[in-house]
Amino acid sequence: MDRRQKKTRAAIFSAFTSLLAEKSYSKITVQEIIDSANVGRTTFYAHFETKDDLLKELCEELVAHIVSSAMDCTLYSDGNVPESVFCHLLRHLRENYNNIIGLLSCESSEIFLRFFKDSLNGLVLSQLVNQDRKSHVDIPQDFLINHISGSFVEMVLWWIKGRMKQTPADLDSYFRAVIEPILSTRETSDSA
Amino acid sequence: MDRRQKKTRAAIFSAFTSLLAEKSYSKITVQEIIDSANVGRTTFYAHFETKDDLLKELCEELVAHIVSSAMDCTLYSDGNVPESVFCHLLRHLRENYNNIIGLLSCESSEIFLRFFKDSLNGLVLSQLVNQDRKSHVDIPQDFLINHISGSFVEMVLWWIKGRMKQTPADLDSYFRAVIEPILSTRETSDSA
DNA sequence: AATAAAAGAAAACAAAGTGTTTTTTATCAA
DNA sequence: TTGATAAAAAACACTTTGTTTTCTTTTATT
Repeated sequence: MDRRQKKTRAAIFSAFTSLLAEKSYSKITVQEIIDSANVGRTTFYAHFETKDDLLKELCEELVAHIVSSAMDCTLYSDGNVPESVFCHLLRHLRENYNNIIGLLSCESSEIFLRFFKDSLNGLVLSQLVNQDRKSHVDIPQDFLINHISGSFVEMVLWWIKGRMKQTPADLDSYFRAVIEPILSTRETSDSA
Repeated sequence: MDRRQKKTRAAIFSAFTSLLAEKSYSKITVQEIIDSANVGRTTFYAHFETKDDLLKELCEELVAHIVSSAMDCTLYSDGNVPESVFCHLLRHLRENYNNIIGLLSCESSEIFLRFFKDSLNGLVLSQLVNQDRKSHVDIPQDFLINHISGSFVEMVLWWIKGRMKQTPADLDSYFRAVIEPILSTRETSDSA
């Protein structure tokens, strides 16, 4: 890819991210983005079909970055429980806060977190399989996966809205406290 | 309120709801709403400041209806556990499906469910207090409340996206299975 | 350094949508 | 009936979008 293209793309992403920190997605215009990024109108539309497309690509890039890093970290997991992954995700979210502050502010966070949850489903599934958890007798596996990634995302939303007062480690321990009791209530056939 | 006003307001709500069943909120124009509702442009703006305002009012009306009905039902709760309330909410959601099908479809469901979650927080809090649950030693109460209403909302989202295959009773039992273990892990001082 | 190819800038454009104003007509409640 | 209120219709200024055209700059390659 051409240097100019990379520069333009980065400038647009950066401008967009800054704008998202100020106002909600729906109130941002393409004009504001290109003014802030210092690129021409034609240039913007050469890179992105629409504003929606820009948002989608930004979300995908960020989520891929965060989740893939968490995926890697599960490789090291020495038979340990999944808390490491969740803590890892939280730390990553906080570290990248400055980059993604916009997406994590007000209304717009919903959009990002929806992408995030979709990626999380895969991560949670692999965690469950990795740990060889017997699936709960009464609860369908897809319900369980949705419950775990769904409540993780809701926790992140709550965390952000509360201005991230808790540390990732605190949150991780709370989260484990509400999730592990369900996982340990497994089929009694092998624990008796 | 004038009969004409009531009629107009109802026509706009109805048209808007139908349109939401077809396409996402952001793609609906005021022109489409007034064409579908058979009201003049001026009339629309006499009733609602903007399209966002219309959405907000619709969400508020629906959520108030559903949640207040659940609030009432807790009055009868004869010392029983909160499952009755959640099951009640689920049944209500399904019964009103035809009225609110639009808000519960695709992207737009997010918007509705965010309103829903806010109202739910109050309901969950009153449930916890009602039941006189000792608060968990390790988990802050607001974390717990957010976890419960958050995962309820995520469950509803999952339910809707999966075309509501499960019965409210099924879902209620799954939900209790993932929530009650947390609540029963209460302060050991009074169970020992 | 010279050059062809690619990328970007600037300006103008049609089309669509928003929210307001003005005028006229219909409906309500008393 | 009558004054007051609500709604309709049409025109409006304005904003935003996405495209087109023309021209300039930057890049990689020779």
